[in-house]
Amino acid sequence: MPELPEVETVARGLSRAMAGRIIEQVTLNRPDLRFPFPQGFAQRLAGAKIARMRRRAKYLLADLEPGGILLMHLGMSGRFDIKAAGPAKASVPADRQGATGAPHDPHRHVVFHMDDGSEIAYRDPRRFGFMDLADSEHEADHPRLRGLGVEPLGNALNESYLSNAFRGKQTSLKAVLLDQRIIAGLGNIYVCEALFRAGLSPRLKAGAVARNSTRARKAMAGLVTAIRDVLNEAIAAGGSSLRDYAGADGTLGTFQHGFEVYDRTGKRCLRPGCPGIIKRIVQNNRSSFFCPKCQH
DNA sequence: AGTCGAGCCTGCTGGC
DNA sequence: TGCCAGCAGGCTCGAC
Repeated sequence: MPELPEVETVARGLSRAMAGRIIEQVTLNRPDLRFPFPQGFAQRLAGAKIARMRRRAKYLLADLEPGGILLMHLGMSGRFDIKAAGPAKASVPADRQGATGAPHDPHRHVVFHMDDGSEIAYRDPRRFGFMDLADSEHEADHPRLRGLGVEPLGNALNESYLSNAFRGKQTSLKAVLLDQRIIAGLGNIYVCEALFRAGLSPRLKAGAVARNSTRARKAMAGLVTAIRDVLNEAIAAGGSSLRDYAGADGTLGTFQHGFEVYDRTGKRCLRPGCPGIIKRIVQNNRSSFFCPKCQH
């Protein structure tokens, strides 16, 4: 359930651990995650060098040399555990590791064995994550990447883009902001937080905020700012650590302490002087948290 | 075409 | 204490 700030944090952690190194071997402990691994997945990765690790929306992309892209999505509960190279590893034969007391972890689905002796393991209890391979030259045509909207931290997200995207839509602001075809990378937490900062109700119809009035334009500009601010602050804090999420190096993000509405049902609104109580409603089968007093 | 609900999985929490 | 319903950061598919 990592959203953009968490995926960005993981990408940076994985970059430190994997970029410039060669994958010696890949162990697959099951044939699928959410989807089956592509044909020859492990074989095609073995021997490849990871030139660069980056993020697109909530996807992790590893550029391989001599070619190809390893595409990974963390789903709801995916995370990476990095085990640095160390002398202890070599001294314990593989067939004795069980006897040394290391508990078997049924959720370590994929292990990347790097040429420096380190191991990067992918854990995902709920298995909503997935991995795939893409062609370097046709990245934008990959079924998972094709159709993704703009990056919320890029210049493409601005008032006029959002106005065009929202115009005429009968759907709620909440649903439209979660739509990855419009803005790619926002999830439930940061949409709730951004709407709070912008003072906009999640129940507003998107089309109503895209009208050509001074008030609507001001709301739209405020929303763009709120989205950028909340994401940037979350990235700076290393993401939000809830339940299953941790950064790739095992460190925990701290932005969950900065939530103003998410998971704060029944608590006081944090806006100074506001007597509002945070409310939870369900929209499109997802929880929305907001302050009825200051979000209109 | 746009919108909504169900489903994929496992694990944790809160209420009885 | 124990059990079970409800809920979880995402995404896709099918039905209207």
